[in-house]
Amino acid sequence: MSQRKTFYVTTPIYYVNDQPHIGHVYTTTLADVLARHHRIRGEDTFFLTGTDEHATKVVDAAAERGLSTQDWADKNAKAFRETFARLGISNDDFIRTTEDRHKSRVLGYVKCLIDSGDVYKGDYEGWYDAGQEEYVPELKAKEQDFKGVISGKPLIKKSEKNYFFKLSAYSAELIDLIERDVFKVAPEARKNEILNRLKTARDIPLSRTGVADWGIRVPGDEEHSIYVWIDALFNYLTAVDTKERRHYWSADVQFVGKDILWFHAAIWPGLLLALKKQTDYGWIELPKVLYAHSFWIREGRKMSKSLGNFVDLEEIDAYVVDFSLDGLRWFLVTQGPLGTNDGDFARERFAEVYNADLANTLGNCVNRVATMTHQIFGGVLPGSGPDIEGSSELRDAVAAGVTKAAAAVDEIAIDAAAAAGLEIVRAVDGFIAKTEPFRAAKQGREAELPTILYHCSEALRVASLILWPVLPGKIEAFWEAAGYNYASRIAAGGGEIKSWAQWGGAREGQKIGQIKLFQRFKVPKAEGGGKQKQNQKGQQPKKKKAPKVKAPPPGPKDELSYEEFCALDIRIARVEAAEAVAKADKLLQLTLRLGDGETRTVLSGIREWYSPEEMVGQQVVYLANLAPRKIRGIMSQGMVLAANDVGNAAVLLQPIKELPDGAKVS
RNA sequence: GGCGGCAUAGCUCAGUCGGUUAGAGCGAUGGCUUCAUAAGCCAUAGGUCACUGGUUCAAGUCCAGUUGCCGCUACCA
Repeated sequence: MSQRKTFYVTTPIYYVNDQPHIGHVYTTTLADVLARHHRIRGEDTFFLTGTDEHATKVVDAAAERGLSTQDWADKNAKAFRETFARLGISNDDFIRTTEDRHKSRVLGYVKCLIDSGDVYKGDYEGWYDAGQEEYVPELKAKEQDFKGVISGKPLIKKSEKNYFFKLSAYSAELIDLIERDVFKVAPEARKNEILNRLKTARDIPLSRTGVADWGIRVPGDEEHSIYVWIDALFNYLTAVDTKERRHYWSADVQFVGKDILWFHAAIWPGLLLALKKQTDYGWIELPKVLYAHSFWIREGRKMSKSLGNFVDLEEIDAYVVDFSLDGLRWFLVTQGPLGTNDGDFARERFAEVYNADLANTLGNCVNRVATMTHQIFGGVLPGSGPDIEGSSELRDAVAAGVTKAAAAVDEIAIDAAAAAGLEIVRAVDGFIAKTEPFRAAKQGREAELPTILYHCSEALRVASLILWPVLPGKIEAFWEAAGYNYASRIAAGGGEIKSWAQWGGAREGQKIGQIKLFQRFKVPKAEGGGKQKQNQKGQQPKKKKAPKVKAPPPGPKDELSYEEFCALDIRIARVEAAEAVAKADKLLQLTLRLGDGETRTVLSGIREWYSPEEMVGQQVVYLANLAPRKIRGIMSQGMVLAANDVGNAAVLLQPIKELPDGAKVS
């Protein structure tokens, strides 16, 4: 048996605490469509998805519900698995990071990296400022003359006990590989982004301490757990690191959302480069393409947890009821945020696209051709007669569509591939309008009918092959009605689109079944004032970014003694002056009056939400005895207190009535 | 603040190495047609190609600046 070309595609593994929503479905659908494109080509295709389960929060979430961590993870992993199954996703495997096959291999990789020296323990030599109890980055330390900002005492070189991965040792090589597209990061804008960031790449922590009995321990050092991100990234490798599957490596295409670009475009390939150097892992190459799509917004607004406006499973199901599963897939693929811009999941738009592309164009065309075949030839396909006007042009259009679609698939432009398929259908509609088979008899052109109807059916057959990856359910129904056995041949690994898409595959004498693939969706007439257009240009709602995940912030203590509380000097203060800080987007410099003519200068990161003008004269709640700190060259004496609104906007706190400046809060 | 990207018809977007009247799909309007799912076909839409300046025989397409938006990054203790 000759070696079939392989194709390995992955989605991220999904955080098991999440409820599946449109974002998960989107990424997974993209991978599914691409996998099917390659299956119909006859390639040995492997499509992987799964769940990421070792986060500490999984332990918490389970505890909150009185479940064991494993039970909670099982339950949610099952939700993902079942959702994808129900949505017709054709993944070949579903990996969970809590599975032994994953854990055992990750141990092996990490051990190997430790042995090689690419993972080292804790000699993170940082400049520690004892006064501030924090590490100061090298550059900053130099700026400060290696002295504490406040104390003026010399910084101490101190080391943290942790495992680190030597990403910095691989950044130059990564930059080179990405620049030359050996490891291709797409779209282009993401590539630039990552190249820029790699320039300043530092070593990254690979482990954490103090985690409950959950996760994977660092081999040989039970006090440390492998950082969950590292653990998770390895899934792409563990799933195929077996004798039977190793030939799938490396991944041909990895789909991710733009939010996790850094992990997949820098850390992940960095780990692989390090592993590859080791004798046992010489076969490891980098993935070929990392594709970072953008996000769905909804009716012009960003989807977020705090807004609670995710398109969730319930709604996805409702869309499937109204528009069919393939209708959903079509919308996701053709209207989705494959590029750098976010896409809008808007119901009105959904219905428009569904009706225009699927009901009016594809469904209607298939139906009209079948009906004419029935009326004229009793439902049996005639053989083609001599060429007539327009027939060779139609064949050209079909061939062009096939070529275009194939090229699009190679570039992962699955939206363009779908469009190429639909273009063929449009060409059929145009051909029918031109040749008017329904009038031919009256005009004495009966002789043209076999050619006309054969061309229509044949063109639709070829279009169906291109459209199958996006619309597998409906296209298979079409195949069944027309007696094509492509579905079973693809399922058996015998896809052959190249030969199938050649002109002439439809056979004289085959039955053309009548079928209505996509019912037109009637927009419920709910009038009463014009409908408001969301998402007008230039009126995009201002979006606030989700907070970045940084070094884990020290959470609140479980308990605080009264004495500790009393140690806080909280006061009411009046903003006497406010101005934006130069070279900082978020900072406002406030001059606070505490009464008795005493004033303090405080910097606060609230500029996004408060202008200097509106701040002046306001009373605020002020923590006065916080250790002063130099920010942007200005000494900030304490902090102004604010609470987080939905979407993480800061909202300043104020006394419910005017108070004397400097009033004590207790 | 630094780096990068984008700004083209009502909407979503194409526009390759700069070169005749700037394109597609959707929507809208008008006409044709009836095989078909109130579907189809054709025509039309007068878009300062963000703004200003520059290079060139010639710029949406290159350069500089301006404005707006987006992303990464710094700053928010």
